[in-house]
Amino acid sequence: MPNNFPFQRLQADLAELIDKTPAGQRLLNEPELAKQLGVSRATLREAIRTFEVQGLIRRKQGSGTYVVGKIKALDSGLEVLESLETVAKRQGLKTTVSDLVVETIVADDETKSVLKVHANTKLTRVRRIIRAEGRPVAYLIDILPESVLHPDDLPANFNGSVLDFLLARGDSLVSSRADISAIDGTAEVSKQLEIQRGDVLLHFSSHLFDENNKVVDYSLSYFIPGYFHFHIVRRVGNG
Amino acid sequence: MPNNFPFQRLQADLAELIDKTPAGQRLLNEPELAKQLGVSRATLREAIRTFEVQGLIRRKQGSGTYVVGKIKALDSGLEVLESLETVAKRQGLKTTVSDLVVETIVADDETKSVLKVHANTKLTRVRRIIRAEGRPVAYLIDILPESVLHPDDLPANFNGSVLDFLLARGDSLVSSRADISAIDGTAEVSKQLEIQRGDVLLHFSSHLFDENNKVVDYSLSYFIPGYFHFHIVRRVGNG
DNA sequence: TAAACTCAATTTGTCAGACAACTAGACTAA
DNA sequence: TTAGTCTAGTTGTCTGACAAATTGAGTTTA
Repeated sequence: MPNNFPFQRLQADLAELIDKTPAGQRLLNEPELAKQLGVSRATLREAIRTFEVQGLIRRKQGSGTYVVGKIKALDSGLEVLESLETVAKRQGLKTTVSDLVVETIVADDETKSVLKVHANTKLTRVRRIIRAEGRPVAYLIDILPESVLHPDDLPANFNGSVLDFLLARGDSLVSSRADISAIDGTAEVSKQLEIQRGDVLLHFSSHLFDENNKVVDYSLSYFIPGYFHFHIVRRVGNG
Repeated sequence: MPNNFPFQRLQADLAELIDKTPAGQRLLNEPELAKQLGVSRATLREAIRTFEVQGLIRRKQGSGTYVVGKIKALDSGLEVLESLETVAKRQGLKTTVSDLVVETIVADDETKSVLKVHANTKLTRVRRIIRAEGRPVAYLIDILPESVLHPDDLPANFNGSVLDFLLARGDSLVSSRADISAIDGTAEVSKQLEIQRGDVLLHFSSHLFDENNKVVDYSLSYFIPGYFHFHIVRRVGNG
């Protein structure tokens, strides 16, 4: 497990603690909290600070650390790259994955230029449908070079999230660029989503980059409007 | 003075240092950097961690701290708040504004709750159509309290961008939250954009905040797909 | 020669303890 | 009642130390 370092587990623990603490309430004092979470106070403070700069908590010297209104946390926006499964979980949306297909294809003109691979390079394509209350709400396609993800790499209990798998495996992913558009459902997509051909869909086309700025995943997402809510916070200048 | 604590000044110093360090380059090691910045290593690490979770830097134990590629500045996507006019200019899209309407309305239920004003408060509504090669490509609506923007405030040569006007006037705007969706064109919007009712549109619903977190502008944007290209860069959050 | 191994220097990750600065409530005195 | 003082508790910062990981040079080996 890559979570050997206290910090990552600590962040998760703290996030949970903050999440289930009512707004306005004070957290335990730092020495005590550090003891309970099994880390030193210095490490705890590093983690606390990251939540403070996110605006989730407020600290007052001499007084304590307080949880602030956490509407923000419930629907964080598109700035942070995380899997749909993670988003759904946080939004309290009960989703299931169906029609998972993992297959090997060869690069065509489009994928060739996006992934910067030679023609006939073997690629792994992962497709699946996300359902809420049994109805399809999103159709997701990931395409990766076989060198990055081989079909056999995926465990038997694979939950459908390529991003989560790569992150859990310890791949050093850095950022993702998503182009946003609205489209009419094509025949194939409409069939998968069980909608009329031509119905409106929100569409993301994403490139996932590793630390060397290489594209490791080309991803296409189609959403039936109204189930997932996407937003972004835009800042004036660079802040 | 407000900067009693080292941390605030430290964050500013670090931000500047990271900003002017070429991508991929290693920062000074922590003990040395702490010495130069006049803080302890513990405090420095708290600050560094906040930049790490933002994805601006990457740390490797035993190796060093590296500045990660800052794609942001080069091809600013939706992260940066700027007017459509500014975006179009950079994308080399020649656009014109037509059907500019500035009018006074009174708050209805929707605008009342969004702008947090009392019923019957006077509001200024600015509507206009953006055209490329003569054809409508976007329909934009801004709604603001009259106290923020009175119709008489606008100059005769107003170019249609409320955001640009507020910024030029020196208003202390901080951020904007945009909800993204795909919709069928309603009767009114379709008529303005000269499309068939039911044609697919990309839709942004935005709240513009000032420094006191007050909503100063409620904005609705409708885009015919294919003319404007919107994208966002999503960073892998640490966790 | 080229590959594999060893090892030490460097750097980040974490820890323990200490003291300063500040807060808030209890207490006291006018 | 009111103003001031005091004190226990909490966050802010610092120092020094050691563990863990990386890196590159040097050495050995096939």
